[in-house]
Amino acid sequence: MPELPEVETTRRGLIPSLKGRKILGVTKRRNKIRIAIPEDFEKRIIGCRVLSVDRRAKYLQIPLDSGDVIICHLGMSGKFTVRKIDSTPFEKHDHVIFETDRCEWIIYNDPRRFGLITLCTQGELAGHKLFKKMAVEPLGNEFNGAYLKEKLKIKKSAIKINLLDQSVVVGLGNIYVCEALNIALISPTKKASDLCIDDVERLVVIIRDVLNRAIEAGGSSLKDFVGADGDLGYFQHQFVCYGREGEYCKNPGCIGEINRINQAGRSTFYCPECQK
DNA sequence: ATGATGTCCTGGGCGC
DNA sequence: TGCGCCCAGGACATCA
Repeated sequence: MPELPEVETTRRGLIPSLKGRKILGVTKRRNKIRIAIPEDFEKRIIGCRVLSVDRRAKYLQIPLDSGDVIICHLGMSGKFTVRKIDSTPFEKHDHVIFETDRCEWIIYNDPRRFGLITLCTQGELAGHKLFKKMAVEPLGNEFNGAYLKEKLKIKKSAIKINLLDQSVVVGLGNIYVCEALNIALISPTKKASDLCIDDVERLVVIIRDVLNRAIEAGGSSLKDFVGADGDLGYFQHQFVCYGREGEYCKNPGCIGEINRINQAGRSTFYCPECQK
């Protein structure tokens, strides 16, 4: 369940091992994760130099000096680890391994195989079907009260559903949406178009704050999340709401307790006492 | 068009 | 101790 903060943490962790490095080898240990890995994947990557490690929404984009871009999504259990090349055997769910001129292995491991790794050219990137319909980044200047209010204006569905919709705003997943709505004192079931401008303005500020704090904490939404540098990132960040069914609400002055409901097949955690 | 539901996948937790 | 069941969830497909 890596959301934007975990992907950003992974990106930052991968930069020292990938940026400017030459890829000397690629091993596919299966042909498909969630979607097929291109057949010519190894051929197109080996011998190339990595220009940078970028992020768009929950995707990593790794441009190469050949003009190709590696696209990677972590799904819900995907992670990268980096280690010096040695004789330690690969693990069961190590699906793709990159070898660099720094004598390192960059290993993509994903037990639940909800992630993906693919390739396109730099020219195809902007119009790529994975990115074409994506909305703005939540940490960018374009994500503001006026923007979000306009997006929600015609939405008859619940605010929570809309915050998860990547065509409204990208990068948010179940955890940070629950957290932000709790802190913003907004009910997840409230009809999106019914939010007043004050609610929306407050929500935008809180979403940014929650994401920024999670990035600072080094990614925290999965208890066995391993940062790209190989360091274990335990729950350094205390969730106020997510996963706390039956416990007290942490909002100042609130005496309610956290409930769990189901929205669109997903668990929503919230406090019915203070989230209106 | 929009919205609701089903699908992919495995490991972990739980009840019996 | 072990088996079966259910749940977690991002994004896309497929229905109404």
